[in-house]
Parts: sequence; C-alpha cells; structure tokens
Amino acid sequence: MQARRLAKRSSLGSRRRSVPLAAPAPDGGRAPKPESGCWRPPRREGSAAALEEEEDEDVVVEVEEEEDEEEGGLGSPPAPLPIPAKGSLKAGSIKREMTFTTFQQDDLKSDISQKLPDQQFLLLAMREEDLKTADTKKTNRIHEHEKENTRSVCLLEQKRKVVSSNIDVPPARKSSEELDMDKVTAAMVLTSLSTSPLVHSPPVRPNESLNGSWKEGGFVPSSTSSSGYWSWSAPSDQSNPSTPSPPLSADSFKPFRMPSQPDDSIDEAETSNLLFDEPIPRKRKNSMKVMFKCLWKNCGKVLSTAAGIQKHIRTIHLGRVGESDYSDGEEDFYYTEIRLNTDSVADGLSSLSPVSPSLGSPPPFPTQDANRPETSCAKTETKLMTPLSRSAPTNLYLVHTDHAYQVSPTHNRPAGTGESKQQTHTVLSSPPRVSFGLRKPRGEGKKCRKVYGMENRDMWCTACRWKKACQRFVD
DNA sequence: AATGCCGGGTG
DNA sequence: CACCCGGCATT
Repeated sequence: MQARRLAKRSSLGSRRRSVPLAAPAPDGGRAPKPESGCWRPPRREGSAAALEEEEDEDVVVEVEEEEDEEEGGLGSPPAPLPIPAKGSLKAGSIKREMTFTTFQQDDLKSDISQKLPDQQFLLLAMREEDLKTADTKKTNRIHEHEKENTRSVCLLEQKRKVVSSNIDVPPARKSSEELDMDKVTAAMVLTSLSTSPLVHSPPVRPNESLNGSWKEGGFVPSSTSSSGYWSWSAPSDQSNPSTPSPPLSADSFKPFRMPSQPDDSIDEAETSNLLFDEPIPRKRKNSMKVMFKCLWKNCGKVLSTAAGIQKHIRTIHLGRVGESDYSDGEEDFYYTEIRLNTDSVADGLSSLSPVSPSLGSPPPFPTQDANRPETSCAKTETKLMTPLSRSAPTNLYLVHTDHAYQVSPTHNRPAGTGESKQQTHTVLSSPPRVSFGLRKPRGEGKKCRKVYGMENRDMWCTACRWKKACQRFVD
C-alpha cells in the first residue's frame, strides 16, 4: 500500500496540490450521478406497452381513463415491454394517445354538435371510441376508403360515415349492451367536451378552459419537421403493429401544422377547417404540449414533433440520411414523448417534470424549454463537431460546471479546449452501428484520467483525483 | 485490463 | 471536512 501511495505521491509530488480551488463543495459532486441509475434504456415504452397502462395523471382525465382500460382489454395483450421507466417517461407516450383522442373528440363534437342532436352526438362519440379501441377494425376500414390519406383524414372519413349512418338509422341507441359501455364513455366525453360552445347538458367545468396555448408554443419549431412529412402518415404501414400510438401523437399536432399532405385537396376542406383551424382547439381543456425527446445517450434533443425527432434520430444517430421519410420504426426506440403542461391546470402534474428539476444534468432537460424545442442540443452542432474536438458550449446542462469538487483549475490545458468540453458525443462516431447500442457506454466521455493521463494527474479535477465522479467532464 | 466512481476510512 | 482508496460495475 504504502509503496503504492508513495508512488502516486511522487507522481503528484512536485505539485502537491496545485489546485487551490475556490470553494469546493464536497458533495456537490454527485450531481451527475443520478444518471447512472436513472438512465433508462432508449427503449421507449413501446407504443403498445404504453397503451396498456395509462397514467391517469393527465388533465384529460376521466375520459381518458375509461378509454384506456377498454383498450387494454380489447386491444393488445401484447404489451410485452417491461418498462423500466421511471414514471416520468412513462407518462409520455401514453399521453400522446390521450391527447389525440381528446382532440378528435373535440373536433368531432364541435363539428357534430352543430349538425346533430345530442343523441346523435353520443352515438358519434361512441363510435369514435370504437374506432380507437379496435385498431384493427379501424385499419380495415381505412384501407377500404383511402389509405393514402393521413390517419386523421381517415378518421374524418370515419366520422362522417358514422354520422351519416347514425342519421339513417333510427335513433335507437340502446340496441346492445355494449352500447352501455359506450354510453358511459360518451357521457364522459361529453363532459370533457363541455367546453364546446353548443353543448348544453353536462356541467361545465370551469377549470381548464385556458388559452389554447397548448400547441401554439410548441409548434414553432416546425422547422425540422416542417418538411411536412409526417412520418407515420406517409408510411401507413407503421401503424401495423397495432400500436397506434406513434401515429396518434403525430395526429395531435396535425391540427396546427398539417403541412402539405395531399389530403387538403380532399373535399374535406370544410372538415379540415373544423379540425385544424377551428377556434375550438383553443378551448381545449387541456393545454399541454407534447414534445419528443431524444433518448440517445448524450443527446437530449427535444423536438415538438414526432416526425422531427424521428428524423433527428434517423439522421443524426442512426446515420440514415437518404431516406428521410422512411421510417422503419426503429427511431421509436430512441425517443420518448414528454408532455408539458403549459397552462396547467390543477392536475398539472408534473408528469414529465421529474426529468429535470431535481436531476440536473443528464436528462437533458428541463421542461421549461418547451418553448424552444430546438434549443437543447443543437443537433447541428453535434454533427459538426468531432467527438473530441467539441469545444463548443453545447449543452445547457453540461454547462453546469463542476463546482462540486473543484472545478477550478482550468489549467491551461483544459482551457485551450474550452471548459465544457466534456460532451462526449463519441456516440456519434458510430452512428451507422445503431442497432441496440442503447445502453450508455459508460466510459464514453473522457474523464480527467483519460484526457490528462496518469502523468498529469495534477491536472485532474479533484473529483477525479479522489476517485469521485468527474466533475469536469460530465457526461 | 482499464476506467469510473461509490462507499467508506483517515487525519 | 479534505483527501484517499478499496472494490465494484462497466467497458
């Protein structure tokens, strides 16, 4: 031992502690740590899985819960994924589905309300429900009519269809037991929809009205995704796996952006209006933004659109450049959805909150960014810089500095590169590989030891010297 | 085998 | 506390 120690000492020898340091905060060091434990494999709870257990925490609430259950039953036993998830993440994927649903309903409702009597409306709602639940069915129908259209369009179609059918058919809704269920659901729907102007019946909930901030904020960044290809939409196939989720999420956004899509041409002009532009959306009780966060190891990129994130993953991480539109679904594993409550409402729940607040670094970030989705990682930057060379300030969270153990020295050496060099994007180097490199390569980021070597141990940050988590090159 | 760092020990 | 290091988890 001693020998060893001495040896070390010697190496340090002359310098002793060259690092005076300002004010070391011993424990601060752990900040980054949580990551190790928390980091969850890129595997997103598969959409399927997502369906299975929903978080009720959502604002949308009542209706949602109900639906979820049903889905679980009908839909898919699949849900194979274990979902290690920490609650926060988990919530994400689910959310989108809910959102979507709600949206649909809303639209539908408003739409219908204008034309149909309550009864009808109910039926309609129920119908909607069915559609959602029975994925297969839906798919089927859809195909029959027009697969080329986006899902939403399809839904629209469905709706219309339904409506007409309703009209034709005698008002008898009590027909079967199943209807009962539906009824309930429908009722709930109504409740939730209460905001809608026309609706009279249900007790209105004052609560969430709110401004429709919901999307407005988030949407800005369309830039990336703007391309207008909604990944899922195009490749209808994606839906195949019985996991509606991905598509849904996209749907939720549609309303605002609805980029190019051929469907415009469709007669639905009016309908589309209803769906997207209508004032209704603003009323939407639940104002939340859905963002998609890249789970790739060191990338915390957050985009407001599924398509965007997918593209990001595809190009940046997966290294697939050519087929921008095409997605085999693999991207799904590398991003997760996070919901932000803009306005919040009582429930607000911090659904995703967990991510950032407490932890800090790794999980890239804080919800608040919502506004500027693009911000975070600057994908471009990452791209450009080589793994090692990254001098850029890059990530916000990275900046956080190493107060903890030392920090300080910033000796010449490091200085050259800029203090925040850590970053670690080594991952990028092996983009093509992709595959399942989910687990974070622990060592990816070079730490003091590697960077300076044992010889220059004095240059290490104190944390490293003490065998603590490196504070200088945080991952 | 090399690293990174937690948990715990020492002064 | 500051400083270290055994030892485990990861690569």
